[in-house]
Amino acid sequence: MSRQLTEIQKKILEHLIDQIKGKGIPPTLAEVARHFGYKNRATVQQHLSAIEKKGYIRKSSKLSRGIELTLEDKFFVPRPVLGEVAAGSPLIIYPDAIDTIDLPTIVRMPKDSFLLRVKGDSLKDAYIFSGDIVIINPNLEPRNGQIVVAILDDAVVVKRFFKKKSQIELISENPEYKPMIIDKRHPSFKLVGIVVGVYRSMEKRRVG
Amino acid sequence: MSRQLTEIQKKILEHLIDQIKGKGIPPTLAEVARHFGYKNRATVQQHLSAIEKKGYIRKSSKLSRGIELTLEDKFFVPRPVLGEVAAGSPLIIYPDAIDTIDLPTIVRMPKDSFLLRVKGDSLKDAYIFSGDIVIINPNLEPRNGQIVVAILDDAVVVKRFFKKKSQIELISENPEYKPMIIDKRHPSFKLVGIVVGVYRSMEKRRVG
DNA sequence: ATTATTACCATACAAATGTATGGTATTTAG
DNA sequence: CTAAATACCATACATTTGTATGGTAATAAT
Repeated sequence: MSRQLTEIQKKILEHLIDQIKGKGIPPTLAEVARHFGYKNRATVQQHLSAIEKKGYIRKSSKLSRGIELTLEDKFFVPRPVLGEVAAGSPLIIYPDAIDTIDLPTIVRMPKDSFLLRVKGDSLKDAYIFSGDIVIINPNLEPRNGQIVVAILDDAVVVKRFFKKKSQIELISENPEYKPMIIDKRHPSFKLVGIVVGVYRSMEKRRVG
Repeated sequence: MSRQLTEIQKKILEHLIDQIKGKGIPPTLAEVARHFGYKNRATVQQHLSAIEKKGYIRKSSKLSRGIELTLEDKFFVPRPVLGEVAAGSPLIIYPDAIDTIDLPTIVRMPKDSFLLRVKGDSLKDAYIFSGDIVIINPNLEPRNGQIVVAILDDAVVVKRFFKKKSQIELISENPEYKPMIIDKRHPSFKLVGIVVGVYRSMEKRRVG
């Protein structure tokens, strides 16, 4: 039995993963049909059977939204790491082939946030170490005191954010570095996002 | 309008959170009824209306499994912290009134794991600091090299685990502490669980 | 030429689901 | 005492959902 998915089956599977991993709940047949513009649930039904026969999903029969992914190996979900941060260096975003780490099922991303891997010891004063994964939310307004990732003159800064009248102060955890004070409309200042958390896997991983 | 939940409503809400955050998908009325031993969906239906009226959930009407939590302020979910670990001290498990932290939606617990807050600097050699949250999975067989939380002679140890023939070696990250070697059937040895991850919130929290 | 696979459609149906309504018993508040 | 809120039960019903069956058209395989 071939495990090879057809183009359409692949698209449907991707949509299932998107919904289950991203939105949190598996779609119904009708919802998938609507998403792909099918006039009929039966079409989806048949595609799902095909995908199931090829081993990519499992269906808890008769239960609504009973689609399970068989990909994930119970405790770890592959999540893309979009790039690397190292204070002082340019922000590296992997262009296409994204690196992935296995995040415990534990760690689920809200729709709009993403992961960056920390490189180097430049953040150790914030107790963030090389190899740690920082969770970045790009859609939140930074509040005073939050740690943000920003790009200033093509280099990454990871500092605590303080907004004053027309200026922004970026303060390092390490008191030896003095605060950076920049104008709100500084042309080369770009806020990447807010560091909402740090995650470190305790698994020993084959590190390149 | 009182936002105060009754005991039963609280239990149902907790079950909803457990299912949604832990299992990933919201339950149906029938499933909740079954879980609580109700003979009738309508009972659950009425409790959900009450809980919704008090503002804790939202229901996408007519949709199956359409229960959404409104608690989480979009990005944070309250999760119980079961206790505190500080290597060398007894394991403190908060008896009843559990402490809670706001975990980003990001951080979802697998069904059987729990959180402990690290106290003191005893784990700093493993780059785990006071205030960090460790994610413990009690249901995994420890593999060699994993960091485990265990209780030995009434004190907590947090060390790397290595199983030899009939002995267990517990090795500290800090090489100054020499390995503990104990018999597999040591009477006062109890494995609490495996540290599967560390999470640190970057929010400044009002710390007691 | 025939068969199998893929990709759709339509229709039908039982079971599951959310919702509505009415009822009873107990507790709480005025 | 009365009214309101709480915690259950039963029944009813329109939709939704998963599933089954049959059909059409296009393509690929034998």
